[in-house]
Amino acid sequence: MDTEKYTGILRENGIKVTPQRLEVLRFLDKNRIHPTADDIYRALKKDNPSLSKTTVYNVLDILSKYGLVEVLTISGTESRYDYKSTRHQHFLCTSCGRIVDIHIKGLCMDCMPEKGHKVEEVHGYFKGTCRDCLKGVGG
Amino acid sequence: MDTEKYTGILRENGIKVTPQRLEVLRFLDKNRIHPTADDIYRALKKDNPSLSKTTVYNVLDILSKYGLVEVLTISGTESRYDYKSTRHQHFLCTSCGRIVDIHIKGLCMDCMPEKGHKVEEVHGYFKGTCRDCLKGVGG
DNA sequence: ACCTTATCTGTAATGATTACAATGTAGTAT
DNA sequence: ATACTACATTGTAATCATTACAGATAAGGT
Repeated sequence: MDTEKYTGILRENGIKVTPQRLEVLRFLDKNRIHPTADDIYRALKKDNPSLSKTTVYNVLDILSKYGLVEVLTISGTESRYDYKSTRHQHFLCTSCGRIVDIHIKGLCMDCMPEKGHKVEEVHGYFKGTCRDCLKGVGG
Repeated sequence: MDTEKYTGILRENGIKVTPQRLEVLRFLDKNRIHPTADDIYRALKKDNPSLSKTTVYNVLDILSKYGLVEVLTISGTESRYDYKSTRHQHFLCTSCGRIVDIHIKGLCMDCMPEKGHKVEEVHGYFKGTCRDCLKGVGG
């Protein structure tokens, strides 16, 4: 189940390999749905009933510290997590609550170092109504 | 104390005028520091000891619904509020925790309607180390 | 001044996240 | 293989922002 892939990613970053870390990383890679910590917890608990929610938070914390996952705070009430791959931006549908990926070419990041601040992360957050909700398909 | 200004703004938007709404709106206009709800509550409670924090939340809720204030979720743990004036972006210093305004000209917003989504809000969120912290001045 | 309706207040509940102490586990040296 | 050490995991309890709710209060129209 691709275990070598995720083992390699963790090792390359100097993160000790544990089954829980592998599972969280694999879940985020396979499910690009910007899940909450609780989403991840409930999904992984099916195959690992002894999993603790604290562990999920701990794992997400270390993965984000090493830049393997991105923490999204777009929705306000809870954090969402995203496997970090190619650069993309996020769009929150205020109707169905989903976050969808969008790709913007015009977003110029290199005009950044304004006023001497050192920019380490760039997030483009957009809100509105997604295509499906506009069509009346709903969430 | 500029009461007419804020009374006018509320009236123009069809929002019933109350002392609490005037105070919150005035505070946000005069203090462009992206305060939390609790910051606002503590500041206004000095002159109005009977103020309730629920009222602060209610007022912020209605002001944001009418587009008079912007809700920032950049810092994750708590919402921050910003008087809505000229378009600008936000930069969170991960060292001192402050949010500072930045102005980006290259940020192309009109290349937006991608894949049929209807974009209603655009937020540019940037993280890094602010000028003061880089200089060792600290927060 | 009265009435209706919306607002304000304070307390209690909720829900996400964090703190912490005890248990378990991986890797290493003996 | 055994013991050691350090770190990870677990579960419970605490924290903190936010929301729900019910009673008191105030605003605008008659």
